[in-house]
Amino acid sequence: MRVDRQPRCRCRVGPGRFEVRARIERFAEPAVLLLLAEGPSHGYRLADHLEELLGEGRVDFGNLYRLLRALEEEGLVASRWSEEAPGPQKRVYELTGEGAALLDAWAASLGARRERIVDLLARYEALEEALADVTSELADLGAARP
Amino acid sequence: MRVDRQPRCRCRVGPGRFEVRARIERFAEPAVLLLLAEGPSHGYRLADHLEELLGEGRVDFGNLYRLLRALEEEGLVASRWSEEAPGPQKRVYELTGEGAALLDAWAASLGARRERIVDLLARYEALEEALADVTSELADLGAARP
DNA sequence: GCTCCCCTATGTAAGACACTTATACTCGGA
DNA sequence: TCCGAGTATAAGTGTCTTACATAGGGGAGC
Repeated sequence: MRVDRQPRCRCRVGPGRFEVRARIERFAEPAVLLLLAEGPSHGYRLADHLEELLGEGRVDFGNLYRLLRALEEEGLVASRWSEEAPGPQKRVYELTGEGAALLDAWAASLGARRERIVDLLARYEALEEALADVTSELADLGAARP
Repeated sequence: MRVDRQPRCRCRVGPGRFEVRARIERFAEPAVLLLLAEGPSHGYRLADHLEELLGEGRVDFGNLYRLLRALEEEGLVASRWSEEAPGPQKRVYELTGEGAALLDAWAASLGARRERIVDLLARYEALEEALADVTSELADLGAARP
């Protein structure tokens, strides 16, 4: 499937202009596990819901199916063919106990990672404010003696 | 330098037990840019401060120096040899205007990523609560007719 | 035919791990 | 006092794995 091209991580789009994508490695995994924890589903439907959960363009089906198969091999999800008569055959996936445990671990790690991002952004914003203060002070000085 | 071994992303450490590390791709880059925005520094010292900012074990020096050189090639940082007399030679880096612009882009993207994590964790916690409710209801039923 | 769904194959970038080179200080013993 | 071993600082290079992007193939239903 053709997907809007996105930079893997970051790229320059002009002088002083950058496009950045702060990707979390394997972020699709906890997202899929969460969706399956909310209820069994099949590949295509998962892709739809993943889109909103990941907040990026369409997910790549190739990667999604490979992920699902890998998860099944590890016993983290289980699958069966759907009995629904009309339409193409669907393989329906559901979460196993092991999969739920992995989701728990992911949630803990993502919580920690969120804290690191919050810290970094706080320091970044503090810097911006300090810079704004200096700039306005300089402007005041300039106004005082023209 | 030897570093405590960490799983790249996740690994099973027992039945139903997992170690997960939610890594952000190239997270070292915005961290280095932020540190240099706070003031010029050199490789080895950056490594010390990165540790606390990244919240992981020691950073890999090899990768750090490679990153710094790559950033310099792109004009995002500039370097010079330090004049300090004693001790080994130090290459001191400072941020350029382009580098500051890239840091801005990173901050925006990290803010968006934080939102995605918050969303996912909120849904995860909602699920946990629902599960707890069902469990306690079942326990009540069991207590009602023993 | 076309689109929906599932699966396979392959290339690549980030980074984990391992190793090298060089300077300077510190402490112990000859 | 000089000599060397050991340690801390500093800046690299080499190589392999892993996670993922990307592209292609094929069957079922409209």
